[in-house]
Amino acid sequence: MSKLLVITGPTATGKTELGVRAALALGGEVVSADSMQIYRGMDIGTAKPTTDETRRDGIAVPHHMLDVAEPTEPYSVSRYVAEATAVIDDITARGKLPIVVGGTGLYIDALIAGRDFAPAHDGELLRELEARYDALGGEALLRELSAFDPDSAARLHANDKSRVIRAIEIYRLTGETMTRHDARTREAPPRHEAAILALSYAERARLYERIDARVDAMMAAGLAREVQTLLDGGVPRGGTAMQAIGYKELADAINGETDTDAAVALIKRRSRNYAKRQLTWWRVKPNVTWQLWENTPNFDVALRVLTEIAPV
RNA sequence: GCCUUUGUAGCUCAGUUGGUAGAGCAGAGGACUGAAAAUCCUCGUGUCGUUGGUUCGAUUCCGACCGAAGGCA
Repeated sequence: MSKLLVITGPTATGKTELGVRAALALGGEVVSADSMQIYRGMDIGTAKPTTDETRRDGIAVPHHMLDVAEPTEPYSVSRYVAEATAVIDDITARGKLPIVVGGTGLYIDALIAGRDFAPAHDGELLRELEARYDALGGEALLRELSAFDPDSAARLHANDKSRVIRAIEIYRLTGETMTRHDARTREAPPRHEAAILALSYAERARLYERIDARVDAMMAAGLAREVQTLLDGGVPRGGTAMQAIGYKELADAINGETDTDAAVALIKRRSRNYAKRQLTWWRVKPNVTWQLWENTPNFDVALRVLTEIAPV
């Protein structure tokens, strides 16, 4: 069980810079945990660390798990866990401290946990279940599910299409219910000993201001052009990469379905909504240390906290 | 200046043939294990512009006043 440090929290709270400083101070390397920064060509809208930002005082801090997939391909948690685990093992073997930096809570949890995933989607079965869901409705599928997995059926809401379908799919694919699978894999020991620092602002309004300002900065930096390039490159609008906030809205604008001003307003709103979900994810977890900024990030303070909680 | 329309939740608006009101969005809280920047759940009291009048009772009807939009001069 190797040791690692996690720096997380909602968007626009200073994770990137703190990660670089921590890596230099503690002899570490950064492992990104961001479901959209993994895609090549998606830089501005994902606030991907630039080469400028990854170096400090002339020293470059290695960053891993950036640009590891094409925006034309789907990506998933399980692939992230497999690839990031290999990276972390390598960093640890070289005697460095892996510092996981990112805002995708599921990826971080899954990375630390050490659980196995049920088999991947089967295209044909998935299409069949989706068609049934659309035709019969969620309640009907939930009743089907309750025949073999009543616990999952009770836990899930009929409107939560993807989870209802996934629960049925797991059973059909493996003969084991999602409930059984969850219980069994939960017993696996965690893969890593992690100290988690979550960043945010003391005032919610402050956080939202920073997010709005960041969206404006992204537009000024040419986000629309970046989206255009992706579309020109054949990135499908319904794909995983184009689910990213900032990209799907501008793709709609480029396509003439809305205007740019409306798209920008929507990007801001969704970024704020997303930040709130990120807060919820971490707030309910035990063993998370919070660093709340007043007006601007104070990296010296955060570094001190990190040093205290870092596993030795 | 006159005429018309309008003033209800942070915003956009419903509505009450007179018994103090409800949607969407925003916002808040939560869920989450192969799409997660995704997906989903829960939460709606606000001087119904102000002020008089009619009425057992007015946000609803009538008058005046104030604000907004449009039109005529």
